[in-house]
Amino acid sequence: MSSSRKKLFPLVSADVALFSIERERLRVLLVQRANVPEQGRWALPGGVLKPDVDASLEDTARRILREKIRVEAPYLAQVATYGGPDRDPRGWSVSVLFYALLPLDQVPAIAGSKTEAVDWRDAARPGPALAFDHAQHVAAALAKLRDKVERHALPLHLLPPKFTLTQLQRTVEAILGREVEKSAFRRRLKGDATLEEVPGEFERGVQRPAQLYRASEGFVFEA
Amino acid sequence: MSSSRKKLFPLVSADVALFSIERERLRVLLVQRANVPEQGRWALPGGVLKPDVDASLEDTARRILREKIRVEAPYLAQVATYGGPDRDPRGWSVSVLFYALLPLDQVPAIAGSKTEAVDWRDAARPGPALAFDHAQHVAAALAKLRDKVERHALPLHLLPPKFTLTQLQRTVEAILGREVEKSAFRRRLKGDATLEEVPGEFERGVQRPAQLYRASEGFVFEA
DNA sequence: GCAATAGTGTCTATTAGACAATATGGG
DNA sequence: CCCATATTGTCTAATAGACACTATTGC
Repeated sequence: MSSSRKKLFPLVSADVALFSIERERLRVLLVQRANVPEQGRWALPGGVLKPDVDASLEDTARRILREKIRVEAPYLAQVATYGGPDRDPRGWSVSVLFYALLPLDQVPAIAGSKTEAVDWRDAARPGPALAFDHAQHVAAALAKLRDKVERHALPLHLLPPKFTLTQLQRTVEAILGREVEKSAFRRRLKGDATLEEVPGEFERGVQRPAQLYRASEGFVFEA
Repeated sequence: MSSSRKKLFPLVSADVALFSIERERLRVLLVQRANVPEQGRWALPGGVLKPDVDASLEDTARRILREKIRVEAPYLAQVATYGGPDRDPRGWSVSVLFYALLPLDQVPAIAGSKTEAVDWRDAARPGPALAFDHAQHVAAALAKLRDKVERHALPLHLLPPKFTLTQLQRTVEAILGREVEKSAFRRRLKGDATLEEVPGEFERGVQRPAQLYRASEGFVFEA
């Protein structure tokens, strides 16, 4: 059966680039593969589509995150789909790539049973020698995320429920890989219905208190 | 085998929304399905991935166009991938959607052997009751194309090798579904390296002759 | 000359970038 | 008061939209 499968049907799987912010840097989660092929190498969390349990490709991606990272995905977006005979030594394979956004503290440090270990890497330089074509995948996912944020979508899924405008700005900067102008940035936010003040709540420090904000009812991460 | 396939492996196929300009309108090509399922209904040209002959998903799409429409695809872009148990009565299916751009006169009027007939439909209203989820596919492909053109990519693949700025403007308007300002449009083109004059060549009519332009060396349809 | 469309210019409203000024709590 | 950062304001340059004007050919 295995050899006939190889000839007739491609292997379909989903991979997920899970992004998070760590110390004002954009990070992507890699897992060390527990099994062949590419055993021991670092890769995006991914897994084979199960027609009997998955109701959609996004479902597959959510299940992968649940099984390998033990996390419930909040926001998923499709990036692209890659296919070819040489991507995976097991034969013709199709991989549907997603990215996900999540605050760091919601991701458990311990990997799921199917994974050796997990590691957060700099999203712009996830390191050399990733498994399969996953270096390309990370680059594509980052480009897609950047594109959306360049178009003024607010990446609130990466932030805690309440946050200051400066935190939001630092997050945007981490994604874009460049600084943005404070005054112009805030000017834009003024007319943005996806953001609302939390009345009377402030972040305090050794300076003027900063107003806390939250996502408005029905917020979606769209440009 | 068929029932075990149904349970274990999804059916993977590629669908293509082929866009063209007809009388200054953006059109999409539909084919009437010759076989079950959905026999006789109108759908995007599509077909099953063949691991033994296709070297990539884009290759699959090109082969589909060759077989069903008898046309060599010039430009293909991936739109998205759809998957689920109910899209196709044959079971869990995955469909990778592309769009293609081509001048009308390069598409033969007669369909390939695997197709009953072909028809050009208004891209924004391809008609009711398309097969499968292809109405959604057309909408998604159009949105992707519009997005790119909104971002000032020039859809030169839809035009003949030599064209006037007015023809280009009409094409952009057909895609966007709205008029654009002539003066602002031309102002933008001035600084666009993807476009160059054809020295001394003009389109003549009952008015001032119009300079002909062509795509620059190495043009790619990107924003 | 006239019709018809090509091609250019001008004015204004809006927006983005740079930078400065003010505000406020903790110590 | 002073520090550090929040928050707001101002000036300017660049851009887009609206609209008008000029150019050139066929008839």
